[in-house]
Amino acid sequence: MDYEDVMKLALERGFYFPSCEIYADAQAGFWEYGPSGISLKNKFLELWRRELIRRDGMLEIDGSQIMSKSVFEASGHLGNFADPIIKCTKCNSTFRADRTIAEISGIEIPESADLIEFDNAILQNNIKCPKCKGIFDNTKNFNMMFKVGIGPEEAEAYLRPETCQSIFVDFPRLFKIMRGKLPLGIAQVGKSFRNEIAPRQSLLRLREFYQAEIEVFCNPSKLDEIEKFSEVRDVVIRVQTDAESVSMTCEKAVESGIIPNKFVAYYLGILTEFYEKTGIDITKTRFRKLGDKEKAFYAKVAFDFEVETTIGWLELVACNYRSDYDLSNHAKKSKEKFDVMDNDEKVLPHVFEISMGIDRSLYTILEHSLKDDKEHDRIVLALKPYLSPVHVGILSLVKKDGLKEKADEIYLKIKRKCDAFLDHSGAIGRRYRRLDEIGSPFAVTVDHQTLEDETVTIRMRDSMEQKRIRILELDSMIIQSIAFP
RNA sequence: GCGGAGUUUGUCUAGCCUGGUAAGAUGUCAGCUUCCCAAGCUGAAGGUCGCGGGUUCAAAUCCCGCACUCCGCACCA
Repeated sequence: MDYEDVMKLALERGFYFPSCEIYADAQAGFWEYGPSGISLKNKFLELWRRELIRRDGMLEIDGSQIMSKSVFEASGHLGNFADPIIKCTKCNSTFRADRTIAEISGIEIPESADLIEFDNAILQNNIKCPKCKGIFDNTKNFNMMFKVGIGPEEAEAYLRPETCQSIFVDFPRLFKIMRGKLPLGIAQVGKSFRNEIAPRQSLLRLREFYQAEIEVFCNPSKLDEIEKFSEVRDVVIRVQTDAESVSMTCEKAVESGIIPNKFVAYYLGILTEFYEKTGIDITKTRFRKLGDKEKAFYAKVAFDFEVETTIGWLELVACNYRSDYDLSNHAKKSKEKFDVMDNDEKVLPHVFEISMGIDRSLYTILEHSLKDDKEHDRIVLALKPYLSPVHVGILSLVKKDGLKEKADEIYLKIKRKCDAFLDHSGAIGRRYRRLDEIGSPFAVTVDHQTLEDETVTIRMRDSMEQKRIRILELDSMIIQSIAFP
């Protein structure tokens, strides 16, 4: 099933839809999660916590979305996050100044240079618009951060463009009070904000989006001394360094030098194990090693975890080795001490980052799970049971003869133990189809035999098979089946 | 931001060329029927025709502007 099919399901079944849609001045790049979407998202994050945070013994925090100017001066976002852009006065096309100048004249000017340098280069080399040969206006900075004014004086502050800056600025306190030891992972789930020029494709490029970020602080001289590596030694990952991606175990990847050390390989390994459990088709994923031009300004080594969808390869997670870039810059600007003791050694920790796009991950789970079952004329969202927005539908075969009341009674008992959905109205087949579309793995039906012997039928979403079980066994059977792996 | 194509009820589509006050399917709800996979019957609700302006006696329809969605380019820290 493709993007259009997922979009239709999202709109019809309440996974997600455009923000402020009843108003004409609604802005692009903002979407809301509906009841089914939020239920899926919550379960996805629970899995993330189990497979990464708790598994590795990380700390989780929840930081502010608005952060002070100093944070982004230190992080480099105020300087580097801005792109120098030039606009043609004739056709209004916009280009990156540094790239356009380099393409036409071969002159390389760093993107962080003074704006006047770009203007001079354009003037001296007679650079014109590549499209229409028009004249360029003066170079301007386009910063992708949203500026906000705080208090009556409207003091300058910004909506964070990535969640991780909280983790860096909180690091000294957290390390002390949580009795930190390297390596230490600190994680955060939350919203980030970027003023994209052209948001598009619903959840795939948003101006306000969810990230789940993990920053692992480590001693840079001990990157191959990680005991936990044995847990992932045999986990197969797919890595792309050149044109083709190759599958190999984490151990092989380190031995061959494709992954620089055991420390990075360990985290790529547990990330892969996590994504396997989301139901994403892991054979359609790869870790792509980024070249120098593609990497973020703070990254020394970077792997993007990408997944193949019907609209192409999609970046789900950025794995960046940020070295001591962030901590040293915050230390310099704030005068706070960021170095810590690792046994007897005083070190300024390095950081390896696993920065996950939640919205894109949820889209991919939906796309990879959505099946068109032509044989039975139905659409099935074959989600893992532990991720399904609804775990079980409780249905009465017909409304009369006390079957409705019996179904009500069962629903009442089970609804606090799992996500149950009660439905009495319409043909039974129609109700099964509706549950199939939101991915409910089970449907329990109360029929006339129920009144005689206290049994119900339980229908499996994927096979459509039905079994008769005792009501007494229902709770434990369902709770067992929807448990996280 | 540039170029192209679109926008009619929850969803899909007709109507637009040739202006006369919105139609169908599906879905939803209620009732009847029905002992298990979108059946049938009866009834109901649901539309600022993306937004704003113009032309006209009259605009979903013609004209202008804008927004949003999708595709391509550029961008994606």
